[in-house]
Amino acid sequence: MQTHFTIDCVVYSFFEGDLQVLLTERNEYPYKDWWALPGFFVGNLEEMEDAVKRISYELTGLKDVFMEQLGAFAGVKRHPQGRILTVAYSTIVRYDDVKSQIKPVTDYMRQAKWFPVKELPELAFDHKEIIDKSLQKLKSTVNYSTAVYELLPEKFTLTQLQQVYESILNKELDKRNFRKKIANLGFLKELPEVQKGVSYRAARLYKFDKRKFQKSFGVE
Amino acid sequence: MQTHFTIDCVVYSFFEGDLQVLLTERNEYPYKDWWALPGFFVGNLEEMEDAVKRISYELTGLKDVFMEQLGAFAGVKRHPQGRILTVAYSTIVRYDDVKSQIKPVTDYMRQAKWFPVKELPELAFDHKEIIDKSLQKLKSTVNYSTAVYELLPEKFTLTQLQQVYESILNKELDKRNFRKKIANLGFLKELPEVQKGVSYRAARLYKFDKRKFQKSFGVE
DNA sequence: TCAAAAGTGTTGTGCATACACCCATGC
DNA sequence: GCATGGGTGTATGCACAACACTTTTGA
Repeated sequence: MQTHFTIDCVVYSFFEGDLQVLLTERNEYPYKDWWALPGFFVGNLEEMEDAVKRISYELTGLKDVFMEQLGAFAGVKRHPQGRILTVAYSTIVRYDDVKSQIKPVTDYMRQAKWFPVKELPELAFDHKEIIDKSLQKLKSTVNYSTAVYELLPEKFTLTQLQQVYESILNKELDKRNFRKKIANLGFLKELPEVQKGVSYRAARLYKFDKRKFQKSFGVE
Repeated sequence: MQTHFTIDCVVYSFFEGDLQVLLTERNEYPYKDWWALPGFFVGNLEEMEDAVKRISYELTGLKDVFMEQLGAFAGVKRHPQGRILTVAYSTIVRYDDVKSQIKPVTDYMRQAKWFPVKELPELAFDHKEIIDKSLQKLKSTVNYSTAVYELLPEKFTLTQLQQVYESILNKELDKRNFRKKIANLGFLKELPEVQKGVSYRAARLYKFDKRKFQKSFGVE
């Protein structure tokens, strides 16, 4: 058989202390006026990875770094107009770089907006299920992937890093134990700089050292 | 766009001390005479999970137990006649139940045959890549899934269990440490029976206790 | 009695957890 | 000087790795 074939992106970012997901407000039937994952049809000769890049680029103006396929969703009833197979991917963009640039570029959607994963609106299609699965995967791989570092600016404090872990794992972590663990991993490079513009003791800044990461996990 | 849409199954079994994969010999172009994963087109109103069940049933006469989606493969060039999107699944059948029943049921393939994963022939399409990815996933989840027990007969010895682990992880394990670990997990029920028909000391038989497994990992 | 595999304990190491106080800074 | 978050150490338990010998059985 033949089927329509789309890509849906779970685009993550991190700001205001929360893990956030980018959603679009649909301007077309079905599910007109509902919030949905940004998704598009894939071009005839377009590789899926390129389609994901294109979609996050068109929506955010940025090149994505982290990209992971989540799986195919093809329930016969997932789309009211007949089966449409979608392949879900997750991507991550740095909020600092993208802040003021989020805007929809097609007529299919009215606006794009970040939502904290803790407070998602009701979603079109099976997109809630897709996000749940994506979060579950993110959670289970958080220790072995670069995702947390893609979510942070290039230079970050240990407290920021801990906040990212906490919002992905959805639980609080002990500060001392967390720092011990991170120090053990040895992926971070301590910078000779500290935070600026805070009205309390400025925190040390760190940088992710990708080479050391790859040494630990075997280059992939 | 629209695309053709198939399911490919990585069907595992375990015998002769090795993890084995079921392959079919193609009788049609493209890749006529090549070995390939058993795969079929999905029916218009057929759910993917049902298609997987149907395929493993048609090839082995058995109902599969373990089933896991691996992901979508949709490279523009993966099929010489234009893009065909395939969703790969892995399934497991018990060799004891299936031994003498493997036979192809369509004209598209000449025969079905088990191959040890250590000695695969050259494969059609991107099926090597699919198997590699599936093995990698099996490896990384072996401790948290029921897969190993689906690969064994209902009653099994600890040595058999260890062999399954070893062939999935592709490395040798220490007997004492392995047994300690398994005992700790607490999923196994010791039976009042021992092995029969061996010319050396008969080993104790065990059974997998699914309820205890689910208690440990939270029912899913 | 021999061959083959079954079965069994101890020790060291590293990692996760629990837990509370002083320090530096800007205002 | 005070409010705010930054930064630090120790003790315990558990999972994992290394390592070798005795026991049981059938032939």
